[in-house]
Amino acid sequence: MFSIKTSFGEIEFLKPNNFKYADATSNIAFKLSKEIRKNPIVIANEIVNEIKNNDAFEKVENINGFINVFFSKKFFIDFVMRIIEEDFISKIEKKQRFLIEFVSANPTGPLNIVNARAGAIGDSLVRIGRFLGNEVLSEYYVNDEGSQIENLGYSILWRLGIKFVLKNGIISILNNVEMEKIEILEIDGKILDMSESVYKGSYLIEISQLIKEEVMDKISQYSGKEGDLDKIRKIAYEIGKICAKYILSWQLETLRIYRVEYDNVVKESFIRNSKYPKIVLEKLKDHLYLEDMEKNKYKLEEKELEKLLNREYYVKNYGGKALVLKTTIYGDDKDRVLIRSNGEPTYFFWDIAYHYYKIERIGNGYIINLLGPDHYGYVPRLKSALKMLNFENIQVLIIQQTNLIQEGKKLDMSKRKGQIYEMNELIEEVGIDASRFFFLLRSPSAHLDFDINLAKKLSSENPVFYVQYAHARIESIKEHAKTVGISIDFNRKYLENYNFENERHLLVLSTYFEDNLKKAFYGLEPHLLVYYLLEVVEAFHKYYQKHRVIDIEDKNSTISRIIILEAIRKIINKGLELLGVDAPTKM
RNA sequence: GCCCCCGUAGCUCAAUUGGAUAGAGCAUCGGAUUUCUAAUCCGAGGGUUGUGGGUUCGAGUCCCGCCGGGGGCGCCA
Repeated sequence: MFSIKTSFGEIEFLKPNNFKYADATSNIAFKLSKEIRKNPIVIANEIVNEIKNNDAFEKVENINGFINVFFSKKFFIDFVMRIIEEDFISKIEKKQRFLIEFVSANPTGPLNIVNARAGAIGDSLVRIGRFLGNEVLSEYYVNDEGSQIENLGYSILWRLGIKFVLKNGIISILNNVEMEKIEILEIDGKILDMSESVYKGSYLIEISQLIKEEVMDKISQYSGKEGDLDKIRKIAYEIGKICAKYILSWQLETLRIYRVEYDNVVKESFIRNSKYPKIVLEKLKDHLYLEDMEKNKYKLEEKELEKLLNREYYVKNYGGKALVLKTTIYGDDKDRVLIRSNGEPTYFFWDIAYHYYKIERIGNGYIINLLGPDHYGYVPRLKSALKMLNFENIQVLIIQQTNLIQEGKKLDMSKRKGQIYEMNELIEEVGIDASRFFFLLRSPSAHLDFDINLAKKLSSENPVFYVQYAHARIESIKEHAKTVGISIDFNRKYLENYNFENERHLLVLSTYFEDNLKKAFYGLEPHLLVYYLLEVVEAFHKYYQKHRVIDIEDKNSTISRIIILEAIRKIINKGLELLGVDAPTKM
């Protein structure tokens, strides 16, 4: 983006649709014409007269109200040298803080394609945001509590062929139970079928073997002891916790290989035991009420709000009623339960506490959450709750649905059924560069059909190689220059005597790098950077085909061209780095 | 039923957030290397932007209605 001060204010020039008309263009005259009630063509003329002598321009014209400019040689030389000599982003005016949370998969199974997509998008946003000079924190949230953990525990028991039997208040444990039927509990002769809640993915075979000793150890403490259903659930929960810890470490390792590293990993268990739940209850107290199963509402009269978090206290004093937050006052379609009538707080409640922890760390910065489409309905209640906490700088990027296609048919990706295509498989079969690039090739808001057969082909047909090849080619030119005895001296004096005609288009495109990064980051659309890079390297490949760079007869021009291409190379290199993709020097 | 996202070339997707003649890749067909890497380049065909209206200098983009696809609407997470 190029902007210039005039008596009409700061005018921003944009990339034209077609470079035949201009290197950069402004439609400011149309916008001003409404405000100051003047013919746009007249306004454009006044602006043209004002800026036409600026030494950044070779030509400035008014075409039907569009102000079109062509850059001068001096402008290009300054631009190239700035990239070569300095960091090429102009200093950002105000550094802002961002906290970006992404992937945050449940610790109940390996990461899948959807997570890989979120990982690529989130991580690139983090990288671009930092490069623009902002302070960006990346975060992974782990739901290591809740009913899914209990289910995970049962799943492990099932895989290990273990069954609990509860008879006359005594817990006994059966080993080596046949696994065909899923029945983990037997209460006084009655069998509890848990087919719906057990995770059936084959990854649990491996984990169950890994943690077998720990599990057996845990169970033996309870065998033959007195107990009840709650006690058995507690055992399952503890086993689930052990399993979740393993799965989390697998997930983070997969992400690390994928070049995604987090500043923080925040666990729900940490939030539950922190000061934040209490603080949040206190701050939300004016918007709370009680509701029974018949939807009758009652006023909450409680002085010591933190007592509500004690389950027994809650049941004793408010049993049969849920604690509800009036999220409708800020646009939610219904009020939401924070504490169930059984005294158990909801996921939503813990999530508000977690967000308070986020707010505490970023102050007046911005929170960005990347979520899957199934969380869409969740957004209004979260925003509403945060507004009650006086925080509104939250943006939620919904990454649209990703379908898995195999042999033309949609696959069900549910973890419970165990039919998933793992992120690990993707990395192995397609490669990191190609898969990251692939996911960044479409807008986050676009649905994506991920065809497994196509993915395997991707490793050779991915446009990422088109970009990488351009980078390698420029390196190769520099290498060749050395072998023919041309030493590259990055000095602007060579450029002063060079005619930029053939490189013009390439340079004009390059000037939009920074503009593009800003759009990609602040608009949460990292795919724009991908399309930009493709445009730049296409221009390069065309240039390369048509013009020879090294000419031993004309060293000045040769060195000038190499300086220009080095600037282009730095842009490609930086662009790829921001996408988390390698920039090879040879291919 | 209510709310949200999507609908652009045969397929997968872009389109500077309201700008000039809607663009790429793949696929199809035809060409280009004694040269710094052919993972490249040049050319051809392919469109009433789902549809009907509206807003204005100007609409793929904004508003309203329809059609089609997907998702969300729990004291689940």
